[in-house]
Amino acid sequence: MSSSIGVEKILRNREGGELSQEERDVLQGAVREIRTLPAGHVAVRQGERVEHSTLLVDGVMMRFIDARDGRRHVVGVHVPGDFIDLHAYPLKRLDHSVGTLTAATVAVVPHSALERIQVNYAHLTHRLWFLTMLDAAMHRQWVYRLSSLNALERVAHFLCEINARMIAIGASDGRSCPLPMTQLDLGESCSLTNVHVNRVLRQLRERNLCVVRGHQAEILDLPGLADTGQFDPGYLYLNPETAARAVGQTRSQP
Amino acid sequence: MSSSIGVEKILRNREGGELSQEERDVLQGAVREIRTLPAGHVAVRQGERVEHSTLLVDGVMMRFIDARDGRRHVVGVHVPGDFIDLHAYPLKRLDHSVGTLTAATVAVVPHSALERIQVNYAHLTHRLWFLTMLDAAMHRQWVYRLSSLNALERVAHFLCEINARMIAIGASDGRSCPLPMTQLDLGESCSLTNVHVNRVLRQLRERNLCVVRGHQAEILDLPGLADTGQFDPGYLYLNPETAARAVGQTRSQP
DNA sequence: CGCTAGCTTGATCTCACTCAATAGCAGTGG
DNA sequence: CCACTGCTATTGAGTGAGATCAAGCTAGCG
Repeated sequence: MSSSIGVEKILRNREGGELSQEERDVLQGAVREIRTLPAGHVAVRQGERVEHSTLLVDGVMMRFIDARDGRRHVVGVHVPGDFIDLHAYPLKRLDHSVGTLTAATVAVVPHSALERIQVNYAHLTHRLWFLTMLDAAMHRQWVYRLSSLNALERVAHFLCEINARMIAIGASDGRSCPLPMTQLDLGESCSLTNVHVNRVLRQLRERNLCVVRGHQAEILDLPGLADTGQFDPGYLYLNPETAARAVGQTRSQP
Repeated sequence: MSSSIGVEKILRNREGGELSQEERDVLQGAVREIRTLPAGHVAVRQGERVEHSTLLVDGVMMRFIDARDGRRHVVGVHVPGDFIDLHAYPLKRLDHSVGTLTAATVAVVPHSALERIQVNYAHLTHRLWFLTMLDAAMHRQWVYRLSSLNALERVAHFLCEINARMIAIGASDGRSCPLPMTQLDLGESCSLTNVHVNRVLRQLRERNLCVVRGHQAEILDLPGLADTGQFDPGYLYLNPETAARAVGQTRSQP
């Protein structure tokens, strides 16, 4: 089996330290299968019972809830290293759907293997629990974002979050960040229409904060963008150095 | 020590079954201290490191995030039986504040005791993890509520959620539900101004769905209210009978 | 009895939505 | 090679839900 299945990105640059080599090996051993999914694919449908959880190795995925009027509302976005539906291990049934934005590679971990981990590896279990709590913290920030911020601020905040998470896994250098989603997807994530997302992106461009083009975000002024989005990366529980990079500071303030 | 410290309400009427008597005893034994808090008290401040978690025994509490403009945004509400900040056990530092709405009684559980539970009681640990995932599921629904629903629907949805959770712990009969919060608090929970909450409550009254008065919600038409709020209790992971009661059905549909 | 917190109602304003039209661009097939 | 199709991006004009501002009202309480 390959030694590089995405396990190495788990918890990278987070508070509380990295996993030990043994723990990574244990996780790796828990993987039953590697699967590739096409873009726009629904992996788990709302209400489904599942007996395994999915670790995202490559690509971008999201969680969404379908509204009565047929609209889709994104409640979370996932980047490589995220254990997307680890919460299905305690929950067993999902209250939302999970799908791909891009083509994706995932590692499938059966819950039976997680049970064995839970019995035998207390620290690893504690860190996996932490992982699921990271998602909850992001959910809370999304609630806050929707409650408190206007359209421009919301998009800025969203871009800062994605960029911070991409920095943590080494996929962004803080100036150029992958953003493999359409303006419609962006709207579904920030609760805006695609039309308004377009206007907001123009504003960000005009203010020399950020240029979104193709599937890439060019961040011209990260401190400015973070300020616009009132972005404080505390909720991502990054280690101090990474948190500083996430708001465009190379050195911490005195 | 008293045998009734709120432990008996934990996970009551949820999917996955009740805790065993032994598990309840173990949890009870983990309680270091019972504390009473006045209304309007901030128990944990955003960013604080904590070494213990808090089980709500009596009263109503909430989690909130302070915005730059000084406004407060509620990201979660808690009723007795909720292990409010159990997520602090893996996270150690909270990304939001926790406070009381009413006077409250809480049981304090040190993380060292939770560590012992995690090593020795796999099933109980799994259920505690489940408990934290319930909060995450509620967060997701709040994101959805803010994204998808208008003011009337949002308030209706919120009332249905509180009512369902009160039903689960035996504090509501489905027609009369405690709602110990002002219209301002309600607004901070649904992202509306107190003025608009007031107008919305009038509409609910005029439609004979619900009358909110004092610190009590009189629900006149629970199926109607649930329909208005597009409320589907699936995300609360209640057992089937309780879920049916939460939307005003005494019998399940064929 | 006066004070304060919470509730109620009215008038006006604004941000983001809706509807609509156009342009660009990739893929597909004749 | 071009016509055709479908998806994404862009811009304009009009609309509306909920915010804001302002003023009374009510009730509990020292």
